[in-house]
Amino acid sequence: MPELPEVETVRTGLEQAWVGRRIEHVKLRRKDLRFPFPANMAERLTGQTVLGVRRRAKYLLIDLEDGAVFLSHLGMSGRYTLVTPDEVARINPGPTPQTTSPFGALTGFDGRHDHMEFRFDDGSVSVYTDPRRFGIADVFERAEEPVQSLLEHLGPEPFDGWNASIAAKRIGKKRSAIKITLLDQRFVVGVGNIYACEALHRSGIAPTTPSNTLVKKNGGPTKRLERLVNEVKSVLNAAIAVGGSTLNDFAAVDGTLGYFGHHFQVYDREDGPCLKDGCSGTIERIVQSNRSTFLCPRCQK
DNA sequence: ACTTTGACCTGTGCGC
DNA sequence: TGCGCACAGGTCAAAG
Repeated sequence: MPELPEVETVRTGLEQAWVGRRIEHVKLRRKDLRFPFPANMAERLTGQTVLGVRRRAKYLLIDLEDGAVFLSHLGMSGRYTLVTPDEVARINPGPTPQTTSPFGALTGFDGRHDHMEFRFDDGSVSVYTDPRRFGIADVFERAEEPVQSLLEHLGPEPFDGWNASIAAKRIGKKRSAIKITLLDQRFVVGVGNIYACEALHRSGIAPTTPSNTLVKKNGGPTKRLERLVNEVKSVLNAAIAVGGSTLNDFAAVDGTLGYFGHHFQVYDREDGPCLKDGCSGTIERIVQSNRSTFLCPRCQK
C-alpha cells in the first residue's frame, strides 16, 4: 500500500478534484471493506460539499460542510480513479450488475473491485478500487476526531516537529529490531515496509539492530538515531517530490504513475549490487515479523 | 507492558 | 496449460 508519500500524493489529487464540489450520489457495491461501512454512510455523504482533504498518518480525512469527516484508508491495494465528466458521458453508465462497476475499463479487473463510486455536481465520478479490501471507509463527526479509535493511538507525524529526542523517548527500553520499530505507527506514522528499508540503508544501520542500542544511557538519542530520523524524513520527502512510488497495484489518484521505484536503493533488489558510493556489497533479503527486509550487510552495521 | 504471530483478502508470478 | 505455493505497500487482535 501506499505509504505516507503515496497517500500524500492521493491527498493532493483528491483535494484538486473534490474540494468545493458537492457529492451528488454515492454508490456502494458492497457493505464493507476491512470493516463494515457505517449503516448510513452513503446518505451521510450525499448532498455534502467537500471543504478539505487532510492526511493523518496513512489515513485520508475528508471534511464535509456539516462537520462530518469521511475517513478513507487505502490498505494495501486501494486506489482512487478520477473519471472526468466527458469520460462519464462516454461510458454512459446504465444499469449495471450489483457487484460490477461500469468503469472497469479504467479501473481494471472488469470493475469487480470497484467498491465505492462518488458522483460530484460537475459530472465527474471518483471510483475507489481495492482488490484485497484491506482498506477502510468510515464517517465520524469532526469533534470526535481526537478519540476516533482508528486515530487515537497514532504517533507523531514525521514532518510535524518529530526529532531524534522524541524518537529516543519513544524507543525507551524497547529491544525489538529497529526495522520493526519503524513500522510501528506509535513510534512515527507513515513509514511502511519500503521506506523503512530505504531509510535504514541510507543511515548505514542494520535492520536487526535492537532499538534501544540507538538510545544513550541518559535517554538521549545517539548519532546513529539522529541520522536515522533525518534519513526517514529525507527519503519520504524525496518520494513525495516524485509523486509517490510505482508498485504493482498503486496508481496515483489521477491515473498517473509515480516513479520513485526507480530510486529504490535496496527494496526488492535482492542479489543486486549495493548502490551506495564505494560499497561493493550485495543486497540481501531477510524476513522480520513475516515481512521482507532488504539490506546491504556490507554498509549496514 | 511488552513482543510475536496469525488473520484479514485477492492477484500475480514462479517452479514443476 | 494447469496447479500449488510464496509473496505483496497495512493493521489489528490474540496469544505468548
